Amino acid sequence: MTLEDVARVAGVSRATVSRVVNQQRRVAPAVRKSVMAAVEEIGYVPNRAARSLVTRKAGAVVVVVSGLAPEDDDGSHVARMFSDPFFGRVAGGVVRALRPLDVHPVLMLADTVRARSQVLAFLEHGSADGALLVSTHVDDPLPGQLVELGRPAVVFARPSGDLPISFVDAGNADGGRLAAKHLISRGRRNLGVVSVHGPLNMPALGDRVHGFRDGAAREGVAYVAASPGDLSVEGGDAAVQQLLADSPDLDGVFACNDLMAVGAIQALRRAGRRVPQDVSVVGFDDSSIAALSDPPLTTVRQPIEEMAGEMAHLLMQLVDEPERRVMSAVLDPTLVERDSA
Amino acid sequence: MTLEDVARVAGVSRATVSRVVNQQRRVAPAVRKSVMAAVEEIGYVPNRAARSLVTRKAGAVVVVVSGLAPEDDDGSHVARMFSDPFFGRVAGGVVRALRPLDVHPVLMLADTVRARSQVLAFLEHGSADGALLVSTHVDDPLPGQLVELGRPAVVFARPSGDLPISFVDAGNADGGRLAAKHLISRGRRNLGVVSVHGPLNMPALGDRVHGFRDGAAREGVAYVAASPGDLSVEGGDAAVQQLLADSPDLDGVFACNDLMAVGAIQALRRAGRRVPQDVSVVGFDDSSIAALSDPPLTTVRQPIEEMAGEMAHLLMQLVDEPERRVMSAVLDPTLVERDSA
DNA sequence: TATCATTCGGAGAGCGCTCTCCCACAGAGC
DNA sequence: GCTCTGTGGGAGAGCGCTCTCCGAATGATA
Repeated sequence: MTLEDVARVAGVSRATVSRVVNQQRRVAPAVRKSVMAAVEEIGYVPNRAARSLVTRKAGAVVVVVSGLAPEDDDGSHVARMFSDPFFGRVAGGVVRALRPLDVHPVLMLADTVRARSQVLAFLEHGSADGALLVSTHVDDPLPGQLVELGRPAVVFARPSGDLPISFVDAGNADGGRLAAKHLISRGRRNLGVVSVHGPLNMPALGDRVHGFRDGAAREGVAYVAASPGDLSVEGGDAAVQQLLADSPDLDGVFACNDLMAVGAIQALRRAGRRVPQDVSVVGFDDSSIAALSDPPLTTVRQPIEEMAGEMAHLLMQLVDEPERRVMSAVLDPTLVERDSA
Repeated sequence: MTLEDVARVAGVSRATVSRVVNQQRRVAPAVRKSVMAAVEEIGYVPNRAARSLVTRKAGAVVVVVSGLAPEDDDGSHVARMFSDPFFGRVAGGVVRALRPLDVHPVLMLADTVRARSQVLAFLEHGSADGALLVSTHVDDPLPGQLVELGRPAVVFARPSGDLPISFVDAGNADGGRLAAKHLISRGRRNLGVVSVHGPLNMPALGDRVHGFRDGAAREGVAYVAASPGDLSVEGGDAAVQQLLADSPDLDGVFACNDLMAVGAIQALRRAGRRVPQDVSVVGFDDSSIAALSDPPLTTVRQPIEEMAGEMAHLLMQLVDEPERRVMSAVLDPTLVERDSA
């Protein structure tokens, strides 16, 4: 079923049918009507390939999950990346936002040099109009390569280093402030934060800590002890042991992610502290573990689906108006109150 | 950069370049070499749209996540579907399997009548060569529509009702047998199973129960008490209360999914039973909660990534040889031993 | 009525590729 | 030397669509 068929049935030319289908010029109402009837009658659907061949628009964007796989990877790296619900939430948000625009998300994985250049090639020769990038690794070279390529792209979370690339992020500092306010409103004054080891090259994590400190300061709590963890349950456990050793009167803990918050609760329990009666704990991410942990975690939630949707919107703007340089959006996190604080 | 350009640089015709690129006929070594050099030199990448316009192959498949959204859905349904790590694992497996074949997965969501017909249209006019379907709902009409359409399709898990459609599944009954064997090898004899309410129209769940019973019987345990749950933590909790009321000497529980296993442990604890000292509990799915629960769950794991990869392989065979009718593959589940049994 | 502007449909080129023909040429067999 | 076969390259049509250009018809204006 081609344009030609519709044209024949409607008794008009191919051009006219095309105009009706794409509604890009005035067509006499009577003609338009008979074309639409013909379209309906024979069940015509435009051929994407043919269309994109001439318009040079693919009507597709690539959703890239990027992260460096270890040399000896057996696939478990990929598995881990994808089994994080975070990924699915992003995908869901993107799919929902793109659907009404009739743009299709193509899933790609950029875990090796080869894979990365495949993504780049895919974009370069127009198989996709732009890229939505979710990086799991801080030193990911892909954002830089995307900038160099010069095709529309939006990344999830502000990239480290300065790179003229569009992004969508959550207000991490605001999230930290939210946590501080909440803890203090619960009467907690001896606060500790489980931060992250080494150079805080993941900007989000640093922002959370800074926001937390800032929030505490605004409420009159000048000092917040900090101990770094490695983002795992064990890391959170160890960090809190340290915190407890330094300040035994600790009564409020903010962990930079939920896994460490769970570890924090473990350590607290072992030290004879009850959560939340003796110590309140706030996590970050509202990951799947948050609702399931004991007690369920009070945590800061990033509006991931909304962020993903916003990424899609920004990208499509970039696609439509390439003269536009870079854009960004920062969405507000919210506090999900459960039982740990 | 088109074929034409390569042809000019290499001093041959377009047809020859095409032959080299697609390696579909003998080309004199010298000519082939100069063409390859030209391709390299100008960085030629074939245009997918143009190619698929003539070959009528899209080089893409659609990965459909299907499930009925409630009438008044605000998006939370989609969010829930996608945030299940299961979905990500499938996506990861598909991406990995498809990549070497240079076929791209396009993500689609079929949660409404409209969305479903979009998927169907996408397939029908060749924007995708086939469909990989993950249904979250038993009465999903999409598999049937896919069969009717007659385009290549593979679904995850054997569909309920009989439908001539290809599928990949895990040996659910084998998984149940594995659980029974394990429990009995731990000395458990008074077994209970937390099954599912109502008509077992999700074949997988029924198979698990049957497999469990069969495994128990083969080991000499003739009777297994059963109590249905609703696949949630609460459901598991309630079901075990019932089980305990009926047979207080219960010492082994098999739950059809991990959520219910967690609920089972809750109920057992409340009744003063220790897990795994007094009662052993085995779950199913190895979901993210399994490793995190207390105690960590011994559970039956479906090889989701492998199953997804197998789906991709079957689909590509179907695409290549459309005369083939339907195919299936059933992969073996494994028991992941943790602490609950 | 003649001229001009405006509206709207049609003709046709061409997007980049594949693939079917066709033809040139080399070597074999007589 | 001639035909016959096989090998390998070129010409060109055409996939389904968009879009520019053109021209016909209509209505407004002088």
